Amino acid sequence: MRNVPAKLAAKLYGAADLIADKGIADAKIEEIADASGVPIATLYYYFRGKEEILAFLLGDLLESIAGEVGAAMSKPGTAIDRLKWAVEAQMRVMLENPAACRALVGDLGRATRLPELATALESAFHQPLEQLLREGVEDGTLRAVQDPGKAALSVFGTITIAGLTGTVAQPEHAASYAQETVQAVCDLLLEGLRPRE
Amino acid sequence: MRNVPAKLAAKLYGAADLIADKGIADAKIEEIADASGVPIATLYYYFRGKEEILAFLLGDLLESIAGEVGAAMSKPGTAIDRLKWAVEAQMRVMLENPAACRALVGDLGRATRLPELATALESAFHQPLEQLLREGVEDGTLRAVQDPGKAALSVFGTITIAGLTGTVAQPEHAASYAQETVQAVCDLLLEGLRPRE
Amino acid sequence: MRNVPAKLAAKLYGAADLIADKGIADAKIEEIADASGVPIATLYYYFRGKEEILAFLLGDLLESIAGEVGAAMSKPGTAIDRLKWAVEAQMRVMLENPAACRALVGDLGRATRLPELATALESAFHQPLEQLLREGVEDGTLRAVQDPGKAALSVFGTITIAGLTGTVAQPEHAASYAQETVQAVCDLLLEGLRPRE
Amino acid sequence: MRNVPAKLAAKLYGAADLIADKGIADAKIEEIADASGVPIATLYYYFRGKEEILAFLLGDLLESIAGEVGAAMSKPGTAIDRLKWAVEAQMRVMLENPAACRALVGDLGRATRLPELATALESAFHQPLEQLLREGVEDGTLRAVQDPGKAALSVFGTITIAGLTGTVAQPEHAASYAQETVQAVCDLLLEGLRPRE
DNA sequence: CATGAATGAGCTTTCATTCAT
DNA sequence: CATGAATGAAAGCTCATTCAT
Repeated sequence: MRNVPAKLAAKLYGAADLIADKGIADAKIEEIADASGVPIATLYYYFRGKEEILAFLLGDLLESIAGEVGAAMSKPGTAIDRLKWAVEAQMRVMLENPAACRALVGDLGRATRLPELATALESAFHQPLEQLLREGVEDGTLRAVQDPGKAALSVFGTITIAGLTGTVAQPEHAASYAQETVQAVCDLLLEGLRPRE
Repeated sequence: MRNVPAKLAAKLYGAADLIADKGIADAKIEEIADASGVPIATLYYYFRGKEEILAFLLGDLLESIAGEVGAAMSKPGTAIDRLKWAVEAQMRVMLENPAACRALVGDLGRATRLPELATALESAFHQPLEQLLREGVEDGTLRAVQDPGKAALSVFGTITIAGLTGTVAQPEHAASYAQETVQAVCDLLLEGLRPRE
Repeated sequence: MRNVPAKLAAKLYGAADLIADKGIADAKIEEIADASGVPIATLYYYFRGKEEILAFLLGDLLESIAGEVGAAMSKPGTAIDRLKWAVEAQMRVMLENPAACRALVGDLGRATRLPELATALESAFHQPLEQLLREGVEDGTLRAVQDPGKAALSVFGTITIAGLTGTVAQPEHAASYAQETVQAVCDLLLEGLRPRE
Repeated sequence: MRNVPAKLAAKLYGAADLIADKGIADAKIEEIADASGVPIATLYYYFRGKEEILAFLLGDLLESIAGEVGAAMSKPGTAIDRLKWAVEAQMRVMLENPAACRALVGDLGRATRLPELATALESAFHQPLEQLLREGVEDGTLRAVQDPGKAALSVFGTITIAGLTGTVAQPEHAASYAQETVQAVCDLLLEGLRPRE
């Protein structure tokens, strides 16, 4: 993959929706060219093939999510606050990049085929999250769960499906949807479903 | 789509793994034929094309999940118990049908099949779950959350991603994985992350 | 080809239009089955294959044309009268069987592939016509042309294209069209285009 | 259909015989590729499918016939002379392009392409011919027939079937056949079959 | 005698990719 | 550096045909 000029990258986002809707396998290179306005041959000048285009788009997304989530988690504050901020950050990035986000989820189940994807997810989400859960126990703002790894996965799953549903369902009310959903998710994850006496 | 004989349906499951691994777009019809033992021409006698084969498999899966989850929720017991059973049921069915399940998630963000899929998911999971949350408030075993719809979605998302991760990661230790994960998920969802005094 | 029951033959005519429009190669056996109301497998019970169905329909048509034209030529009268009757007869049969007729012409150019067709045409039209031209010279009602074979062919061609145009263009005014066309054709063929002083 | 380069068009004529012999439906695309020396994928780069290839060849033929016939009719001379020249011209072009010509006739009765074909034929043959017949009346070299339209059609039919028969039957003696047939056809059409006293 | 179900064989078409310009 | 033109290599799909009932 050659160094992708910013102008080209910008055009490529125009094809993200297409790829998200049809999946990379069903999105024909000609369609990607049409949707992005970049000639086929030019795509091949910069990328090795279709897969690399997807990789570029997803990589971009993951980097930006990881960056934002990481930043949210690193801000000074109690673990519980930082968890909320992280949830907000992930939800925000997802709703800001609905297409790439859907493309990402579309390939979640095929993570086997995309080891890099699995690795990237691991370091972008799970590890920071797990770390945060541990820190929450230390500072006393979070409860000690038995299996922090699975808990981190659950938190990720909750936000991901909620975010995905948002990107699919209500593109126009993204802002309010995000806020409400973040609130509901945080409430559920923090307080649980069992009544507190 | 012609009426699919049971014998044929049974054979088709033999191709579910293939479809889940490669995605329907990358699974060649010849491979599906080989994996299932059904001649290509016979596949086309019963189905309009590759997509319809996937639709059939997914429809079948959703029905079976909905059935099991519904049964779990309908058993006599407190809402909190029935919620646990429902979580267990969904997890069990997912791990029993890992391939179809991964294919299903692969389609979650796709626009193509979204309408039907969304509807099917809605009635198979969200509605019963929401109903259950409400009943839990009545019988006092569950807390009243502000937005039961979003809570139901979150619960679904938690289990789904956890289940999906299980199907991808550890096909051989499915049983113990399921148990542990169900426990972790239930613990998280019921008790929440904030410490109880 | 088994002995074709009248009832089946009658149904088959329902597919003649289809065959005429698309040609036998493009008319799928399933379409022929649908158009005629005869199940595919039943067609194969009576015929060896698609080609034989076409052969049956064309054979039927040619027999009936040959019969009518032959009858017209055999009636007592001068050669010039019998020629007119023959022209009328061919035109009539063509307009009565427009579909089969178009199918026939559609395969005229591939007569090489259908030797029987060429032979049948030869004996149904050319030979009687040539004979008639000769008899006209004898009874003094027709002029002696240099090459009676080519003249016979020309007469056949004139009627055939005129008839074909009729079947294609104006199915509803067949009757009047036939009459006018027969008149015009006879006038042209008998009187020629050069002025008689 | 993309703009077809002359070089490609030239190669395509190499497949005309094949198409004429088997009909477009029976001519496999691979055979067309072999016969023309143009790779299959290249054919599909320029044409939408097999049918479009045929359409291109027929369109080309009709244009060339129309051009030659038009030129023959436009030469200075009496109407009767120009009619002879036109007959000669059509016969010549048909025998020069026997393959495309047979393909053309094979399509005469087909509904599929009829509208365009009918229109093309109308302007290429019928109209000029009808005009010629009228001019013949004016300059006194042709007789006034009652229905010039039908007469023009008849003339066209006579030449067409005669030409077609020639292309099918005797490809090797084309030259002499053409001469004899033109003579016979002109003789018949001009003098008629009824004896002149 | 008639037919629904099933399939082998092969076709058309697609599409990612290359390369001369 | 960017791209229109061209193509090799599959792949999806069709369809005539068969046969058990």
